Amino acid sequence: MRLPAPARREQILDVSVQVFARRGFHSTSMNDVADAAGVTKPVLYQHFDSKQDLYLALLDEAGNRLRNSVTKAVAGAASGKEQTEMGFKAYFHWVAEDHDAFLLLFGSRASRDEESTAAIRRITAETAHAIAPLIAVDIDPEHQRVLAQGLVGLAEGVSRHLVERGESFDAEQLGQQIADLAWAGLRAVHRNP
Amino acid sequence: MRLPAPARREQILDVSVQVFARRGFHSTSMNDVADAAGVTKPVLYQHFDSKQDLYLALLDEAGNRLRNSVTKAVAGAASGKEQTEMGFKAYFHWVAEDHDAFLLLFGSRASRDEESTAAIRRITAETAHAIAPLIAVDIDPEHQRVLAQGLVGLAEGVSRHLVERGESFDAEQLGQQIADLAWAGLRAVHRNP
DNA sequence: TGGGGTTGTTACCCTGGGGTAACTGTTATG
DNA sequence: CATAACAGTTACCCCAGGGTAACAACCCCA
Repeated sequence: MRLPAPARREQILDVSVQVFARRGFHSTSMNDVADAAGVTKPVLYQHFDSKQDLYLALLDEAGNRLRNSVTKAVAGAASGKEQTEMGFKAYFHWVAEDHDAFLLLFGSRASRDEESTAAIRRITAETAHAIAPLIAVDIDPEHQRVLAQGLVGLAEGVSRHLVERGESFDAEQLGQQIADLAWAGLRAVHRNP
Repeated sequence: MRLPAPARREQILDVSVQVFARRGFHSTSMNDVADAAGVTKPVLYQHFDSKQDLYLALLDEAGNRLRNSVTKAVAGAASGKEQTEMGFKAYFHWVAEDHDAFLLLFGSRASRDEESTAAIRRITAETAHAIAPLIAVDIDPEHQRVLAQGLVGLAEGVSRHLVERGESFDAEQLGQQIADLAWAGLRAVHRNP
């Protein structure tokens, strides 16, 4: 089945995010990707320079979707407490919906050579950056960053636990609970500097 | 320089934990390990059946050290609050001291094929298990597990942030702060079931 | 001092898999 | 239709790197 170039490119991206998410970068050969796309290897190389290139494109797209949804959610809330809630809920909604993307970025099978690591780190850092304002201003900025990173890890840990076991969950409710935990925790840290 | 078998084995383990921690599983060849140990490849295969086998041995050792220190710390504390503090402090002490082991298990370059993933997951699960009792008993057990996993993720996220940037930190102080956050957070979750 | 066990080396095999050259259909347009 | 531009395939190259067979040095003990 023949496809025009841009459509094929999209299809390859769609298919390969699934394949890479499930089997990991190194266990997935370009032939695997090609097979999954119902096509042969050279076609892949018409659209992407290398395996790396394809993989990085995937990471980039996934990262954007994550960043967008969290940033948007936090921006649409007024109080710090509400921001926390909206942020976590958005995160868990993204995990629930963009399942494969989550595994690609944070699943235990994620690749992580020099470049991919950098890409993923950038995404985590951006997410942490979006969360940083939640944290009381009168704390040492470096320490703020550490806490933000911790909250991201919190959400990540919970998600990985659930996703890798294939358990479904209610993003709204889970987000509320984790946000409660985070918010109360942050206020406590604030009180004991 | 010749060594008796058990000593050589130890030396290989010592050296390879560093190499794997820095460059990751896939980017490290057995020749790299051999070079780092000042020896040639076949020697490695006298002590380990395969690359996998060596790597799993490393994961296992690292995991044991982590589990031991956390479990011991938690066991030596009375109140829930104190357990939380001791637990997190122990975790961060381990990170600070057993630097390479942390990267091996949780660094972004960790390998993660079928078996390694399982090994690492087991360790995380065990750590979460050690933490679970901290969480109020009147919560749905499944939910308890999720929270425990989240706390592990919290510590992991903070540590990764610090370690991968090569920043040094005061384990005692950091542990105290994160424990404050976690403890206050847990009590909040408890109040809103 | 010489032979058996032990430690180590050299030199190789061999497969997986990333990447490509050269060719074959297929669609659009004058 | 003819032909160019495009989509796709077959068949291959090639090498990194895991793993091993065969050989060499060394050490200990009778």
